[in-house]
Amino acid sequence: MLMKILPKNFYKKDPTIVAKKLLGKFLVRFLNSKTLIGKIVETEAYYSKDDPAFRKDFLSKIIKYTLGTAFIYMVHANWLLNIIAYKEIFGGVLIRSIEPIKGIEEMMKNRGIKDISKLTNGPGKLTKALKITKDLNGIDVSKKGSKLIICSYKKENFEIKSSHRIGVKKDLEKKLRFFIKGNAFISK
DNA sequence: AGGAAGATCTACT
DNA sequence: GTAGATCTTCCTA
Repeated sequence: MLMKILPKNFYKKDPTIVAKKLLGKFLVRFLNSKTLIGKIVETEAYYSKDDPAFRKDFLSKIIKYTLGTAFIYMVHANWLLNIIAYKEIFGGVLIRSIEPIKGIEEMMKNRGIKDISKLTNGPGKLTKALKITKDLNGIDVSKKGSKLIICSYKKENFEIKSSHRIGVKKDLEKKLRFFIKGNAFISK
């Protein structure tokens, strides 16, 4: 497969723009000798300012991260994967679900289930399937050689739908969740 | 020690 | 589809 790593300046934009542009891109995880790949099909944008869903105690942490690095944290017994993105306002993009492309059996093993439709259709599920934990916190997904990278593959045509974010107690008026219309691996 | 957190699973109507 | 229990780490005291 011919894939190109997304460069650092890909993330130097408003998180909403980055969230939309990440749809259809490939999340690649190098695990031991195996390569696990999933296509990003659902994302959410978060801001560190004027965003009620953003946890204030996170700011002191993520401010240390640079563009295009992974910010991973635990919520309700699940690791959630964010990519740092910002232009003027500091923010990030939460990867909510991916479509399994390669290494599917390995993902099933990591998840302990055989049903592919439930393998990676949720933020906590995909981290488990790809064995993403705190160990990878701060990893640079725009750098060659990282154990976790994000690539572009080929151009695809799809329609982007948006909605309010999921699970947040207080959301903004703006719709900050984006997903590929009709994809079977969207979380509920 | 206690509470909170951007979730998931299971078991129902 | 909704409802409720329970999952694990981190922060505050």
